[in-house]
Amino acid sequence: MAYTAAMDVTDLNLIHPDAGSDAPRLATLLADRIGERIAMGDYLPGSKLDELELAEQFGVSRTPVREALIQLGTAGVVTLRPRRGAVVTEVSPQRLMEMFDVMAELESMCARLAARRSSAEEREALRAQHDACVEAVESNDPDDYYLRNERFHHAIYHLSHNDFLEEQALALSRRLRPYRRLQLRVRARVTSSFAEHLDVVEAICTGAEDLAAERIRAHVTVQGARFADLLASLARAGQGPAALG
Amino acid sequence: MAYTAAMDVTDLNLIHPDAGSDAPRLATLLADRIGERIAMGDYLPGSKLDELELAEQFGVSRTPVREALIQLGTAGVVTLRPRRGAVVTEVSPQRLMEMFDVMAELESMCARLAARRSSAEEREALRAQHDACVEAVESNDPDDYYLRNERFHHAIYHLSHNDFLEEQALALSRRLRPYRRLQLRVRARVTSSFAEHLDVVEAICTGAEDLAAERIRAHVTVQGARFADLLASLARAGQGPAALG
DNA sequence: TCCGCCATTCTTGTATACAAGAATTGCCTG
DNA sequence: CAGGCAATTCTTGTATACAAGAATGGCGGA
Repeated sequence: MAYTAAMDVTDLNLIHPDAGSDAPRLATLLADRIGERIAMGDYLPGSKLDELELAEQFGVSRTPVREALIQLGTAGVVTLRPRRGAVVTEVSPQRLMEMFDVMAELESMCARLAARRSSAEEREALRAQHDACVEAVESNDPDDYYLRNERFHHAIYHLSHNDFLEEQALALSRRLRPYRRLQLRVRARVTSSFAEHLDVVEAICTGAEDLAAERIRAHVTVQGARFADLLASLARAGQGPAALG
Repeated sequence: MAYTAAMDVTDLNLIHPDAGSDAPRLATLLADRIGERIAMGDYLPGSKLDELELAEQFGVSRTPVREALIQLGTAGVVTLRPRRGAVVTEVSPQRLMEMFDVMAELESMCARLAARRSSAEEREALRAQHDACVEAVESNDPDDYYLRNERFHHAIYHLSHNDFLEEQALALSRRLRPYRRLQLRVRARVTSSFAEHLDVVEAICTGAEDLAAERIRAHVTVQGARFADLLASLARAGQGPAALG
């Protein structure tokens, strides 16, 4: 799964066990679309995904829908309850923090390797990615900033020059996507995020691997006041406590 | 997926998207068994997994076999080539090293958290797990040692008290299982592995988190002479270069 | 003899059928 | 009126059927 600067953001949601995706199975296409709906909040955590209903919506039989749900289930996006159907996985605040901690560790590793391995051209490209965020910051558009921010983070994964690490980081990033977006809705978070990015860029570009690793870890980890912020965002987004499980 | 000391080793290969596994689907059981065969080297990397053949072997229809292969595919154990069948995922030496690097990072995080968070009883239990390996070392039985070694590593994941991290580490451990086994076949590796384990236990039990993290990282990472050893093991196990892809 | 093309066979992908377990509703009882 | 039991309905899990694409083998030509 090679990264390119022109890569469309919609690519980032893909669930692909397939090798060559020229003629993918219906199940894979469906997994992408259902996963997209979940990421966009169309299906809230805990809500049931009815096979027949989805089959009718997409105009296919139950078989590929089932296979799609199994893919999403193995990826952790939905939870398969044997003989009781699939539901969107509910993520407790506790678990969310755990996931962010692991994300921080992976990104930290990426940043360290990026500082150690990236070429001068790659570092310039990274700086360009960062600069591209400035517009979104000035217009204070969290959604636009989220997209550019995402590309920036993914660029760092890529600069690790460890393809497997990049894949793992992308996969986790995908699962955390809805929540990372929420985080940016907190007042002034966009501005502080942007400032933190700059520090990361500086560390990577000067080859300061320890610094780069620590800075991005601090940037990603949900700690202190940011935990309370996240809780508040979750409560608002879920329209009630049920969504938290 | 709660860990218990009495947990049977056969549990360690499970591919479980299911919530409660009291009445699992056939597909999940099949995924476990097929995954076990792959881990044990019954199916070599690159070899094809025929749906009908597997169905007949297990006395079921193609449907649950297909679903099992999809689960294994999403987990990365097999590669699904659309309309061309499933094959055991081929891992190049390059990629294998990348995977071990990520495994080292995750285990390092586990060990650090274990040193920080584990209780006195838990530390005692970990030491007991380590002591249990001594028999296998003395009899120099790599396969037996592998099993106890695996339990030891998984115990550390559990002591991290980060369930998500534990799951991720277990999943990657599963993918690396066949190769970790191979590594132990190298002369004297069992002995050195055991010695390294002891150092890790000491660090965790004294709460030396940095030391614990570094020691287990060094233990897991494939570096220096061990890379050549691994290459040699791969070549022998694969009965030729084709198995490496 | 070797390469390439076509027909055949086989395998996978999707749809449908059927069975078994879960959820629901209504009724009966306390 | 509430709680629990039972029959019904619905959903999932597995098996089978069918169609379309891939692999294979044989034939013909260079």
